[in-house]
Amino acid sequence: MGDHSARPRRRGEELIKAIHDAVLEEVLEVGVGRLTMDGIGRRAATPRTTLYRRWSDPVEVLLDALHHQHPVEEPTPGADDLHGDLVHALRLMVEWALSPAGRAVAAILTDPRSAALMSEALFERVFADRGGTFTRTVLRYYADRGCFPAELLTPVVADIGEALVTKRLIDTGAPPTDEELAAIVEQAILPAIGLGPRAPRP
Amino acid sequence: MGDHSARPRRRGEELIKAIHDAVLEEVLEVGVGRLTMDGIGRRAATPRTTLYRRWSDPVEVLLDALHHQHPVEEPTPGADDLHGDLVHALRLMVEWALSPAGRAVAAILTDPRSAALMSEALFERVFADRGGTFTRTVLRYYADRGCFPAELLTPVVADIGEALVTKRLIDTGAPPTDEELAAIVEQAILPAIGLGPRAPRP
DNA sequence: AAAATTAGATACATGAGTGTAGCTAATACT
DNA sequence: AGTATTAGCTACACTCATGTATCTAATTTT
Repeated sequence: MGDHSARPRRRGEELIKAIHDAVLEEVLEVGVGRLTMDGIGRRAATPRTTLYRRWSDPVEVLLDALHHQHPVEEPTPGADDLHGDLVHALRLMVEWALSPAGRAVAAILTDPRSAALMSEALFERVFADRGGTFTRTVLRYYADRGCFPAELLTPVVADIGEALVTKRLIDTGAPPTDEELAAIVEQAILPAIGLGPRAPRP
Repeated sequence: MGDHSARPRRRGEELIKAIHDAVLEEVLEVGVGRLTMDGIGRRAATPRTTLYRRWSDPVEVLLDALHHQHPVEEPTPGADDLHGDLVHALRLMVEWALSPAGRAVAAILTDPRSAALMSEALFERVFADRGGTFTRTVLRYYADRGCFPAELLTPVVADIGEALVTKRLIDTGAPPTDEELAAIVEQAILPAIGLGPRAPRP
Protein backbone atom coordinates (compact mmCIF):
# COMPACT_ATOMS: atom_id res chain seq x y z
CA MET A 1 0.00 0.00 0.00
CA GLY A 2 2.46 2.58 -1.24
CA ASP A 3 0.56 5.59 -2.32
CA HIS A 4 -2.37 6.03 0.00
CA SER A 5 -0.94 9.21 1.45
CA ALA A 6 0.09 11.08 -1.67
CA ARG A 7 -1.05 14.27 0.04
CA PRO A 8 -0.29 14.87 3.70
CA ARG A 9 -3.17 14.62 6.11
CA ARG A 10 -4.94 17.87 6.78
CA ARG A 11 -5.63 18.80 10.38
CA GLY A 12 -7.37 21.55 12.27
CA GLU A 13 -8.15 24.73 10.40
CA GLU A 14 -6.83 23.50 7.10
CA LEU A 15 -9.19 20.55 7.16
CA ILE A 16 -12.13 22.66 8.31
CA LYS A 17 -11.51 25.18 5.57
CA ALA A 18 -11.38 22.46 2.92
CA ILE A 19 -14.70 21.11 4.17
CA HIS A 20 -16.25 24.58 4.26
CA ASP A 21 -15.14 25.28 0.71
CA ALA A 22 -16.44 21.90 -0.38
CA VAL A 23 -19.91 22.36 1.05
CA LEU A 24 -20.27 25.80 -0.50
CA GLU A 25 -19.32 24.40 -3.90
CA GLU A 26 -21.48 21.33 -3.49
CA VAL A 27 -24.60 23.30 -2.65
CA LEU A 28 -24.15 25.43 -5.76
CA GLU A 29 -24.13 22.33 -7.90
CA VAL A 30 -26.89 20.28 -6.32
CA GLY A 31 -28.96 22.69 -4.22
CA VAL A 32 -29.89 22.24 -0.58
CA GLY A 33 -32.39 19.46 -1.22
CA ARG A 34 -29.74 17.21 -2.71
CA LEU A 35 -26.95 18.09 -0.29
CA THR A 36 -25.50 14.93 1.31
CA MET A 37 -22.67 14.04 3.62
CA ASP A 38 -21.44 11.74 0.90
CA GLY A 39 -21.36 14.53 -1.65
CA ILE A 40 -19.57 16.92 0.70
CA GLY A 41 -17.10 14.25 1.73
CA ARG A 42 -16.30 13.37 -1.85
CA ARG A 43 -15.75 16.99 -2.78
CA ALA A 44 -13.59 17.61 0.29
CA ALA A 45 -11.73 14.33 -0.28
CA THR A 46 -12.49 13.41 3.30
CA PRO A 47 -14.43 10.46 4.70
CA ARG A 48 -17.89 10.85 6.21
CA THR A 49 -16.57 9.71 9.57
CA THR A 50 -14.53 12.89 9.68
CA LEU A 51 -17.65 14.94 8.92
CA TYR A 52 -19.80 13.09 11.44
CA ARG A 53 -17.24 13.77 14.17
CA ARG A 54 -18.17 17.41 14.00
CA TRP A 55 -21.55 17.82 12.32
CA SER A 56 -24.70 15.79 12.41
CA ASP A 57 -26.10 16.61 8.98
CA PRO A 58 -25.20 18.37 5.74
CA VAL A 59 -27.17 21.53 6.40
CA GLU A 60 -25.27 21.94 9.65
CA VAL A 61 -22.03 21.81 7.69
CA LEU A 62 -23.41 24.44 5.35
CA LEU A 63 -24.55 26.77 8.11
CA ASP A 64 -21.19 26.41 9.83
CA ALA A 65 -19.42 27.29 6.61
CA LEU A 66 -21.55 30.39 6.28
CA HIS A 67 -20.89 31.27 9.90
CA HIS A 68 -17.21 31.41 9.14
CA GLN A 69 -17.41 33.54 6.05
CA HIS A 70 -15.82 36.94 6.21
CA PRO A 71 -18.37 39.68 6.56
CA VAL A 72 -19.62 41.21 3.36
CA GLU A 73 -17.77 44.22 2.10
CA GLU A 74 -19.67 47.37 2.90
CA PRO A 75 -20.01 50.21 0.46
CA THR A 76 -17.95 53.25 1.37
CA PRO A 77 -19.57 56.37 0.00
CA GLY A 78 -17.31 59.12 -1.33
CA ALA A 79 -17.88 62.77 -0.93
CA ASP A 80 -19.87 63.89 -3.87
CA ASP A 81 -20.96 61.25 -6.36
CA LEU A 82 -24.34 59.81 -5.46
CA HIS A 83 -24.82 58.19 -8.86
CA GLY A 84 -21.40 56.58 -8.90
CA ASP A 85 -21.65 55.39 -5.32
CA LEU A 86 -25.04 53.79 -5.95
CA VAL A 87 -23.73 51.96 -9.02
CA HIS A 88 -20.74 50.83 -6.99
CA ALA A 89 -22.97 49.61 -4.16
CA LEU A 90 -25.07 47.61 -6.60
CA ARG A 91 -21.93 46.16 -8.10
CA LEU A 92 -20.84 45.05 -4.62
CA MET A 93 -24.23 43.46 -4.18
CA VAL A 94 -23.89 41.58 -7.45
CA GLU A 95 -20.41 40.40 -6.50
CA TRP A 96 -21.68 39.14 -3.18
CA ALA A 97 -24.76 37.55 -4.71
CA LEU A 98 -22.53 35.62 -7.10
CA SER A 99 -20.06 34.61 -4.38
CA PRO A 100 -20.18 31.12 -2.92
CA ALA A 101 -21.64 32.47 0.31
CA GLY A 102 -24.18 34.61 -1.47
CA ARG A 103 -25.34 31.73 -3.60
CA ALA A 104 -25.50 29.48 -0.56
CA VAL A 105 -27.65 31.97 1.33
CA ALA A 106 -29.94 32.19 -1.69
CA ALA A 107 -30.15 28.42 -1.87
CA ILE A 108 -31.14 28.20 1.78
CA LEU A 109 -33.68 31.01 1.55
CA THR A 110 -35.40 29.36 -1.40
CA ASP A 111 -35.48 25.82 0.00
CA PRO A 112 -38.78 24.98 1.68
CA ARG A 113 -37.09 22.93 4.36
CA SER A 114 -34.23 25.25 5.21
CA ALA A 115 -35.36 28.85 5.11
CA ALA A 116 -36.27 28.84 8.80
CA LEU A 117 -32.73 27.75 9.64
CA MET A 118 -31.34 31.03 8.43
CA SER A 119 -31.37 32.51 11.87
CA GLU A 120 -31.23 36.19 12.50
CA ALA A 121 -27.89 35.75 14.20
CA LEU A 122 -26.34 34.01 11.23
CA PHE A 123 -27.78 36.58 8.87
CA GLU A 124 -26.20 39.35 10.88
CA ARG A 125 -22.98 37.43 11.08
CA VAL A 126 -22.79 37.14 7.30
CA PHE A 127 -23.70 40.75 6.78
CA ALA A 128 -21.95 42.13 9.87
CA ASP A 129 -23.21 45.54 11.00
CA ARG A 130 -24.38 46.79 7.70
CA GLY A 131 -27.42 48.67 8.81
CA GLY A 132 -29.49 47.45 5.89
CA THR A 133 -29.14 47.07 2.17
CA PHE A 134 -26.10 47.89 0.08
CA THR A 135 -27.78 50.96 -1.34
CA ARG A 136 -29.25 52.10 1.95
CA THR A 137 -25.80 52.86 3.35
CA VAL A 138 -25.09 55.13 0.41
CA LEU A 139 -28.51 56.74 0.44
CA ARG A 140 -28.38 57.49 4.15
CA TYR A 141 -24.94 59.07 3.78
CA TYR A 142 -26.14 61.46 1.11
CA ALA A 143 -29.43 62.21 2.85
CA ASP A 144 -27.46 63.15 5.96
CA ARG A 145 -25.58 65.66 3.81
CA GLY A 146 -28.76 67.20 2.54
CA CYS A 147 -28.64 65.96 -1.05
CA PHE A 148 -32.28 64.93 -0.78
CA PRO A 149 -34.95 64.96 1.93
CA ALA A 150 -34.28 62.18 4.44
CA GLU A 151 -37.98 61.36 4.76
CA LEU A 152 -37.93 60.04 1.19
CA LEU A 153 -35.59 57.23 2.31
CA THR A 154 -38.33 54.75 3.20
CA PRO A 155 -37.95 50.94 3.46
CA VAL A 156 -39.44 50.66 -0.03
CA VAL A 157 -37.01 53.15 -1.50
CA ALA A 158 -34.04 51.54 0.24
CA ASP A 159 -35.01 48.23 -1.38
CA ILE A 160 -35.53 49.36 -4.96
CA GLY A 161 -32.01 48.81 -6.28
CA GLU A 162 -31.46 45.43 -4.73
CA ALA A 163 -34.93 44.28 -5.66
CA LEU A 164 -34.34 45.05 -9.33
CA VAL A 165 -30.93 43.38 -9.28
CA THR A 166 -32.37 40.33 -7.52
CA LYS A 167 -35.12 40.01 -10.08
CA ARG A 168 -32.67 40.36 -12.93
CA LEU A 169 -30.49 37.62 -11.46
CA ILE A 170 -33.51 35.32 -11.07
CA ASP A 171 -34.92 36.05 -14.52
CA THR A 172 -31.75 35.68 -16.52
CA GLY A 173 -29.29 33.92 -14.24
CA ALA A 174 -26.69 36.36 -15.46
CA PRO A 175 -25.18 39.38 -13.70
CA PRO A 176 -26.44 42.78 -14.86
CA THR A 177 -23.96 44.84 -16.84
CA ASP A 178 -22.70 48.16 -15.54
CA GLU A 179 -25.01 49.87 -18.04
CA GLU A 180 -27.95 47.99 -16.53
CA LEU A 181 -26.89 48.98 -13.02
CA ALA A 182 -26.67 52.59 -14.12
CA ALA A 183 -30.13 52.35 -15.66
CA ILE A 184 -31.50 51.06 -12.36
CA VAL A 185 -29.95 53.99 -10.54
CA GLU A 186 -31.14 56.63 -13.04
CA GLN A 187 -34.60 55.26 -13.86
CA ALA A 188 -35.70 53.92 -10.50
CA ILE A 189 -33.63 55.00 -7.48
CA LEU A 190 -32.97 58.65 -8.28
CA PRO A 191 -36.59 59.44 -9.22
CA ALA A 192 -37.74 57.88 -5.95
CA ILE A 193 -35.61 60.33 -3.95
CA GLY A 194 -36.71 63.25 -6.08
CA LEU A 195 -33.58 63.39 -8.23
CA GLY A 196 -35.01 61.98 -11.43
CA PRO A 197 -34.56 63.58 -14.84
CA ARG A 198 -37.41 66.02 -14.16
CA ALA A 199 -36.24 66.94 -10.69
CA PRO A 200 -34.78 70.29 -9.78
CA ARG A 201 -31.00 70.21 -9.89
CA PRO A 202 -29.40 70.23 -6.40
CA MET B 1 -59.94 -8.68 0.90
CA GLY B 2 -63.10 -6.67 1.34
CA ASP B 3 -62.22 -3.05 1.26
CA HIS B 4 -59.48 -2.55 -1.28
CA SER B 5 -61.68 -0.42 -3.48
CA ALA B 6 -63.30 1.88 -0.96
CA ARG B 7 -62.95 4.66 -3.52
CA PRO B 8 -63.67 3.95 -7.19
CA ARG B 9 -60.71 3.86 -9.51
CA ARG B 10 -59.89 7.11 -11.15
CA ARG B 11 -59.35 7.13 -14.90
CA GLY B 12 -58.43 9.55 -17.62
CA GLU B 13 -58.63 13.23 -16.77
CA GLU B 14 -59.70 12.68 -13.20
CA LEU B 15 -56.59 10.63 -12.50
CA ILE B 16 -54.33 13.06 -14.33
CA LYS B 17 -55.75 16.00 -12.40
CA ALA B 18 -55.22 14.23 -9.09
CA ILE B 19 -51.60 13.58 -10.02
CA HIS B 20 -51.10 17.14 -11.19
CA ASP B 21 -52.49 18.51 -7.95
CA ALA B 22 -50.35 16.11 -5.98
CA VAL B 23 -47.08 17.08 -7.63
CA LEU B 24 -47.78 20.79 -7.19
CA GLU B 25 -48.44 20.24 -3.49
CA GLU B 26 -45.49 17.91 -3.06
CA VAL B 27 -43.02 20.34 -4.58
CA LEU B 28 -44.17 23.08 -2.20
CA GLU B 29 -43.40 20.86 0.73
CA VAL B 30 -40.11 19.31 -0.30
CA GLY B 31 -38.71 21.47 -3.10
CA VAL B 32 -37.54 20.25 -6.49
CA GLY B 33 -34.41 18.60 -5.18
CA ARG B 34 -36.37 16.24 -2.97
CA LEU B 35 -39.20 15.55 -5.40
CA THR B 36 -39.63 11.80 -5.93
CA MET B 37 -41.98 9.50 -7.75
CA ASP B 38 -42.62 7.84 -4.43
CA GLY B 39 -43.62 11.11 -2.81
CA ILE B 40 -45.89 12.12 -5.69
CA GLY B 41 -47.47 8.68 -5.76
CA ARG B 42 -48.14 8.71 -2.04
CA ARG B 43 -49.73 12.13 -2.21
CA ALA B 44 -51.86 11.20 -5.21
CA ALA B 45 -52.73 7.84 -3.65
CA THR B 46 -51.59 6.17 -6.82
CA PRO B 47 -48.82 3.64 -7.39
CA ARG B 48 -45.58 4.50 -9.09
CA THR B 49 -46.35 2.11 -11.90
CA THR B 50 -49.20 4.42 -12.88
CA LEU B 51 -46.84 7.37 -12.88
CA TYR B 52 -44.14 5.57 -14.84
CA ARG B 53 -46.68 4.65 -17.52
CA ARG B 54 -46.80 8.30 -18.47
CA TRP B 55 -43.75 10.09 -17.15
CA SER B 56 -40.14 9.11 -16.77
CA ASP B 57 -39.18 11.25 -13.79
CA PRO B 58 -40.68 13.55 -11.18
CA VAL B 59 -39.66 16.79 -12.84
CA GLU B 60 -41.46 15.69 -15.98
CA VAL B 61 -44.61 15.24 -13.92
CA LEU B 62 -44.14 18.71 -12.51
CA LEU B 63 -43.58 20.37 -15.88
CA ASP B 64 -46.62 18.57 -17.28
CA ALA B 65 -48.71 19.83 -14.37
CA LEU B 66 -47.56 23.38 -15.07
CA HIS B 67 -48.30 22.93 -18.74
CA HIS B 68 -51.90 22.25 -17.88
CA GLN B 69 -52.45 25.17 -15.59
CA HIS B 70 -54.90 27.82 -16.63
CA PRO B 71 -53.18 30.92 -17.88
CA VAL B 72 -52.53 33.64 -15.36
CA GLU B 73 -55.19 36.25 -14.96
CA GLU B 74 -54.21 39.44 -16.66
CA PRO B 75 -54.80 42.84 -15.15
CA THR B 76 -57.59 44.80 -16.80
CA PRO B 77 -56.97 48.51 -16.43
CA GLY B 78 -59.96 50.76 -15.91
CA ALA B 79 -60.42 54.19 -17.30
CA ASP B 80 -58.99 56.58 -14.82
CA ASP B 81 -57.26 55.17 -11.76
CA LEU B 82 -53.59 54.54 -12.35
CA HIS B 83 -52.83 54.15 -8.66
CA GLY B 84 -55.65 51.73 -8.04
CA ASP B 85 -54.93 49.71 -11.15
CA LEU B 86 -51.27 49.37 -10.22
CA VAL B 87 -52.15 48.17 -6.72
CA HIS B 88 -54.61 45.73 -8.23
CA ALA B 89 -52.01 44.44 -10.69
CA LEU B 90 -49.55 43.87 -7.87
CA ARG B 91 -52.22 42.08 -5.91
CA LEU B 92 -52.80 39.78 -8.89
CA MET B 93 -49.10 39.12 -9.00
CA VAL B 94 -49.02 38.25 -5.31
CA GLU B 95 -51.98 35.92 -5.74
CA TRP B 96 -50.27 34.18 -8.60
CA ALA B 97 -46.94 34.01 -6.82
CA LEU B 98 -48.63 32.30 -3.87
CA SER B 99 -50.62 29.90 -6.07
CA PRO B 100 -49.45 26.32 -6.43
CA ALA B 101 -48.28 27.02 -10.01
CA GLY B 102 -46.53 30.21 -9.02
CA ARG B 103 -44.69 28.53 -6.19
CA ALA B 104 -43.79 25.61 -8.44
CA VAL B 105 -42.34 27.94 -11.07
CA ALA B 106 -40.32 29.66 -8.36
CA ALA B 107 -39.07 26.33 -7.09
CA ILE B 108 -37.91 25.32 -10.55
CA LEU B 109 -36.27 28.67 -11.26
CA THR B 110 -34.28 28.49 -8.03
CA ASP B 111 -33.14 24.88 -8.35
CA PRO B 112 -29.67 24.54 -9.85
CA ARG B 113 -30.59 21.40 -11.70
CA SER B 114 -33.96 22.45 -13.09
CA ALA B 115 -33.91 26.08 -14.10
CA ALA B 116 -32.87 25.25 -17.65
CA LEU B 117 -35.93 23.03 -17.98
CA MET B 118 -38.23 25.99 -17.75
CA SER B 119 -38.46 26.38 -21.47
CA GLU B 120 -39.63 29.52 -23.14
CA ALA B 121 -42.66 27.70 -24.49
CA LEU B 122 -43.76 26.56 -21.07
CA PHE B 123 -43.19 30.00 -19.63
CA GLU B 124 -45.39 31.52 -22.31
CA ARG B 125 -47.96 28.81 -21.77
CA VAL B 126 -48.19 29.60 -18.08
CA PHE B 127 -48.34 33.30 -18.65
CA ALA B 128 -50.30 33.20 -21.93
CA ASP B 129 -50.02 36.33 -24.01
CA ARG B 130 -49.37 38.78 -21.26
CA GLY B 131 -46.99 41.09 -23.00
CA GLY B 132 -44.78 41.40 -19.97
CA THR B 133 -45.13 42.04 -16.28
CA PHE B 134 -48.36 42.54 -14.40
CA THR B 135 -47.67 46.22 -13.96
CA ARG B 136 -46.44 46.77 -17.50
CA THR B 137 -49.88 46.12 -18.93
CA VAL B 138 -51.33 48.82 -16.71
CA LEU B 139 -48.48 51.25 -17.31
CA ARG B 140 -48.67 50.85 -21.07
CA TYR B 141 -52.41 51.45 -21.03
CA TYR B 142 -52.03 54.73 -19.18
CA ALA B 143 -49.00 55.86 -21.18
CA ASP B 144 -51.04 55.29 -24.33
CA ARG B 145 -53.61 57.66 -22.89
CA GLY B 146 -51.07 60.34 -22.25
CA CYS B 147 -50.96 60.16 -18.48
CA PHE B 148 -47.17 60.17 -18.58
CA PRO B 149 -44.51 60.18 -21.29
CA ALA B 150 -44.28 56.74 -22.90
CA GLU B 151 -40.51 56.91 -23.11
CA LEU B 152 -40.33 56.69 -19.31
CA LEU B 153 -41.74 53.17 -19.51
CA THR B 154 -38.41 51.38 -19.76
CA PRO B 155 -37.71 47.71 -18.94
CA VAL B 156 -36.34 48.85 -15.58
CA VAL B 157 -39.45 50.86 -14.76
CA ALA B 158 -41.76 48.07 -15.88
CA ASP B 159 -39.97 45.76 -13.43
CA ILE B 160 -39.94 47.94 -10.33
CA GLY B 161 -43.20 46.81 -8.79
CA GLU B 162 -42.72 43.12 -9.31
CA ALA B 163 -39.10 43.31 -8.23
CA LEU B 164 -40.05 44.87 -4.90
CA VAL B 165 -42.85 42.37 -4.34
CA THR B 166 -40.54 39.49 -5.25
CA LYS B 167 -37.91 40.68 -2.81
CA ARG B 168 -40.47 41.10 -0.07
CA LEU B 169 -41.73 37.56 -0.63
CA ILE B 170 -38.17 36.19 -0.49
CA ASP B 171 -37.16 38.23 2.57
CA THR B 172 -40.19 37.57 4.72
CA GLY B 173 -41.96 34.62 3.14
CA ALA B 174 -45.19 36.50 3.72
CA PRO B 175 -47.40 38.35 1.25
CA PRO B 176 -47.21 42.14 1.35
CA THR B 177 -50.26 43.90 2.77
CA ASP B 178 -52.33 46.24 0.65
CA GLU B 179 -50.70 49.15 2.47
CA GLU B 180 -47.31 47.82 1.46
CA LEU B 181 -48.45 47.45 -2.15
CA ALA B 182 -49.73 51.01 -2.11
CA ALA B 183 -46.39 52.19 -0.70
CA ILE B 184 -44.57 50.45 -3.54
CA VAL B 185 -46.82 52.21 -6.06
CA GLU B 186 -46.50 55.65 -4.43
CA GLN B 187 -42.84 55.59 -3.41
CA ALA B 188 -41.26 53.72 -6.30
CA ILE B 189 -43.42 53.31 -9.42
CA LEU B 190 -45.11 56.70 -9.64
CA PRO B 191 -41.90 58.68 -9.11
CA ALA B 192 -40.21 56.66 -11.85
CA ILE B 193 -42.85 57.78 -14.37
CA GLY B 194 -42.73 61.33 -13.22
CA LEU B 195 -45.84 61.17 -11.06
CA GLY B 196 -44.22 61.19 -7.65
CA PRO B 197 -45.22 63.52 -4.82
CA ARG B 198 -43.11 66.32 -6.30
CA ALA B 199 -44.28 65.87 -9.84
CA PRO B 200 -46.53 68.33 -11.63
CA ARG B 201 -50.16 67.25 -11.37
CA PRO B 202 -51.52 65.92 -14.68
C1' DA C 1 11.24 8.14 21.95
C1' DA C 2 6.69 7.30 23.69
C1' DA C 3 2.07 8.72 24.16
C1' DA C 4 -1.90 11.02 22.53
C1' DT C 5 -4.85 12.55 19.07
C1' DT C 6 -7.41 12.06 15.08
C1' DA C 7 -7.60 11.76 9.83
C1' DG C 8 -8.46 8.41 6.80
C1' DA C 9 -10.06 3.90 5.60
C1' DT C 10 -13.14 -0.04 5.67
C1' DA C 11 -17.17 -2.55 6.79
C1' DC C 12 -21.85 -3.11 8.06
C1' DA C 13 -26.97 -2.85 8.56
C1' DT C 14 -30.69 -0.25 7.34
C1' DG C 15 -33.90 2.58 4.77
C1' DA C 16 -35.44 5.26 0.82
C1' DG C 17 -35.95 5.55 -3.86
C1' DT C 18 -35.58 3.75 -8.66
C1' DG C 19 -37.29 1.22 -12.49
C1' DT C 20 -39.13 -2.93 -13.95
C1' DA C 21 -42.02 -7.14 -14.31
C1' DG C 22 -46.13 -9.50 -13.68
C1' DC C 23 -50.75 -10.01 -12.10
C1' DT C 24 -55.66 -9.10 -10.87
C1' DA C 25 -59.63 -6.44 -10.66
C1' DA C 26 -62.27 -2.56 -12.07
C1' DT C 27 -64.17 -0.05 -15.66
C1' DA C 28 -65.13 1.25 -20.41
C1' DC C 29 -66.12 -0.23 -24.94
C1' DT C 30 -68.12 -3.27 -28.38
C1' DA D 1 -72.27 -10.61 -22.30
C1' DG D 2 -67.67 -10.64 -23.95
C1' DT D 3 -63.57 -8.06 -24.88
C1' DA D 4 -60.21 -4.50 -24.15
C1' DT D 5 -57.91 -1.31 -21.36
C1' DT D 6 -55.50 0.07 -17.50
C1' DA D 7 -55.52 1.35 -12.42
C1' DG D 8 -53.92 -0.61 -8.62
C1' DC D 9 -51.13 -3.97 -6.32
C1' DT D 10 -47.08 -6.73 -5.22
C1' DA D 11 -42.49 -8.16 -5.74
C1' DC D 12 -37.84 -7.76 -7.04
C1' DA D 13 -32.98 -6.27 -7.82
C1' DC D 14 -30.28 -2.52 -7.55
C1' DT D 15 -28.25 2.01 -6.14
C1' DC D 16 -27.42 5.57 -3.04
C1' DA D 17 -27.23 7.62 1.39
C1' DT D 18 -27.26 7.24 6.36
C1' DG D 19 -25.14 6.47 10.71
C1' DT D 20 -22.26 3.63 13.23
C1' DA D 21 -18.29 0.73 14.65
C1' DT D 22 -13.64 -0.41 14.34
C1' DC D 23 -9.03 -0.11 12.96
C1' DT D 24 -4.56 1.74 11.27
C1' DA D 25 -1.51 5.22 10.15
C1' DA D 26 -0.09 9.92 10.28
C1' DT D 27 0.92 13.74 12.93
C1' DT D 28 1.32 16.39 17.08
C1' DT D 29 2.35 16.64 21.82
C1' DT D 30 4.83 15.34 25.82
